[in-house]
Amino acid sequence: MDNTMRKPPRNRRKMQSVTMSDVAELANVSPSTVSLFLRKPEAVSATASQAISRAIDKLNYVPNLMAGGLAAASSRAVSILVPSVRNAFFAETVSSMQTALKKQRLQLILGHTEYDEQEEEELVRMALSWAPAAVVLTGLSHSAATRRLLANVAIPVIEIWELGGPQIDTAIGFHHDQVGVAAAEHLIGQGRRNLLFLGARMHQDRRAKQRCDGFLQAARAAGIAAKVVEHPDTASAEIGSMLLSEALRLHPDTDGIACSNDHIALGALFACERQKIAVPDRLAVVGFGDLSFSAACNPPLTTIRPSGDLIGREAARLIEAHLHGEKTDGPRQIDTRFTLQHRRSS
Amino acid sequence: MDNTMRKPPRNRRKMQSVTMSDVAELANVSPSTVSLFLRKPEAVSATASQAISRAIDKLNYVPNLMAGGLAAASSRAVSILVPSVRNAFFAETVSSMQTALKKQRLQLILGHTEYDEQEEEELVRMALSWAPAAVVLTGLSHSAATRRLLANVAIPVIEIWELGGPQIDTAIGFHHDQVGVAAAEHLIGQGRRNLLFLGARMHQDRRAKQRCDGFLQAARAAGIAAKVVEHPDTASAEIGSMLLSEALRLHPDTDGIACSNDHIALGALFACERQKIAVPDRLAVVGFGDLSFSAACNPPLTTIRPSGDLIGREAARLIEAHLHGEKTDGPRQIDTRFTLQHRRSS
DNA sequence: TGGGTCAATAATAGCGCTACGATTAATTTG
DNA sequence: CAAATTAATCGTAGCGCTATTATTGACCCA
Repeated sequence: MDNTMRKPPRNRRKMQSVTMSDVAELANVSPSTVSLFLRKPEAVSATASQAISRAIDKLNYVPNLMAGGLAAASSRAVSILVPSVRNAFFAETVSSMQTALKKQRLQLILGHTEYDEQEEEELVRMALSWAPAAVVLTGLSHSAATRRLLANVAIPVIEIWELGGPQIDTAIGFHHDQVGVAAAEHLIGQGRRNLLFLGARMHQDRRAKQRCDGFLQAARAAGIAAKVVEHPDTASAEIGSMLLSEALRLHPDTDGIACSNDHIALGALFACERQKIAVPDRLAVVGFGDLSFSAACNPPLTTIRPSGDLIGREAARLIEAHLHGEKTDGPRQIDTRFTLQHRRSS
Repeated sequence: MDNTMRKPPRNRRKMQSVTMSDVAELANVSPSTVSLFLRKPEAVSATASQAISRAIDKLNYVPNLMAGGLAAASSRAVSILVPSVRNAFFAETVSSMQTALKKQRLQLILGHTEYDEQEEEELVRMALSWAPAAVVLTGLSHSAATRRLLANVAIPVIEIWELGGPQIDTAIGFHHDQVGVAAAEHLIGQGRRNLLFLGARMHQDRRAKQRCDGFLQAARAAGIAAKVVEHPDTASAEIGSMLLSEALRLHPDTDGIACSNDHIALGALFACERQKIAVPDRLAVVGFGDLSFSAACNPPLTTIRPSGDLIGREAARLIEAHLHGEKTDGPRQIDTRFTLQHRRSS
């Protein structure tokens, strides 16, 4: 008996059922070749390719992205941080982005900032620990620490849904103040002179505030002192109804209103109907968002339609380009614009 | 000069700026202790803890979750697959789940199946390659391969938003046919006898179909042959309006309708208003979803409210429990119920 | 006072994969 | 026909971390 150098029992580790080596063994090639096949199939001979894919099928092999990401120092994840996916605007962007990224086999890691910069900072930290292929944030306003965290990363940092402020890397969106301007100019063009803005949650939602500011400014430029009536909570039809009633109580001669979004506008229309206020004869209403109900309501709502899914697609396109090694030449800005849908409410 | 054994220059690798070893060095402890501190702070002495957290702050250290996940054979990611986050129901669940999981420092990886089992299968495969802490799917109907992929994983597999079929592991949701039953019984209780169901996308949305079926069955049980009018596209107010017009053309004596969801119901209300059909006097309307506008419209909509955010919270709770080592004793089922909100439309 | 216990820390051995250079085989060309 | 090129494949050395075992020192009590 050789009790010389008796080794203690090896310590056990957790493991994955089927690894790349298993595939390699079954396919009679080296693990390197399997890896190469998975990453650049065109660099592997037809015979080897065939053997490998057969082995993969047979073993039901699922590659371990953690191991791959660790070795390659970057993962196939894209982190996207939005205020909330409950908000139809961001849901649209997230959805279109996920669809576009799927083709690149990139996965979306989702985070909700709830309009809180502190929360966002924490989420950015968590996001970065995945070594993502890109980070997507909402808006241009972030904490100093967030900015610092993202300043020197080698991956694309994309800020969406806002344009017109200092940006970290690339921004994709539009100018919200211009939305307000467009709404005001439209109402003025329709002959309205007593303008009012109905806003929700504007202390938190910077972009709603910008739309409001643009509206006021354009009115002022036309010699009109537009009013504002607002509510601190999240936009909803219910709040829209309340706001409209309050607005008409405070400013009974109002003849044109713009709303921070279509939920508010819808609520305003409901209130008008209940109070027998003729829209648009007595009061013109303009919304923002062109949500699913906006063309169907009574009367159909004039609204400004942002391009939420274009934003997502453009972001995905940029990320893809970066992945394929295209140069990102300094801070870029993509204006996805918006369009005014003129319907019968104005 | 020792030119014996001249080594070729080591090949360079990509890297992370600050690693755990850097922290350990600065804090004058071993990397093991830093790792321990990060995972079980209570097992590390106060002095060491202090030194380590100081070092982490100073270096702005962000742990690499890929490395951690690889070593631990499981990641801090939870994969959630829903038809689409554009759908307010799933947005709600995703949102509440993300909020709950955030406390456990778990991240959500999102995928959209678009009601396609093949797509779902591919997404499950991608999801598993992250070695997630749990997988959440929508509904109980999946491809055979999906089922096979998930059958033997050691993590929780949670199916949400549907109950009443064969489940993989745990299901959290409610019985959609019971929703249909509740709607029918409510309308019958209100004295309606000429019932009709307005449905959208029912060939793809199994759960909408189940609600419809439950409705028809309950009507039949009461001796009523309820009608169905449907549209293949995604539910929207516009389609709701169209469907209502068509329904009344085909079945002019209808006096009670249930809708596959509140978008459809809202559109139906809009159409009624335009066509001067008195709701509820001439026609009672019941929706499903209790969406943000449902209490505010004219008349306020009677609807069945599912518990989308409870589903998300329960799922998060289960995942958390599993993470803390609690036993999952066989297939489980959590019925989150629904409630009928009786408002003036019926 | 000496073994036993416990708390705190450290050393070790991978997790599964990719990147890089090295090797071999196949093909071209002066 | 040898040298040079190209195509295909392989071997090696980690990526940054965790889990496990080993080690250290402090404290206890008979």
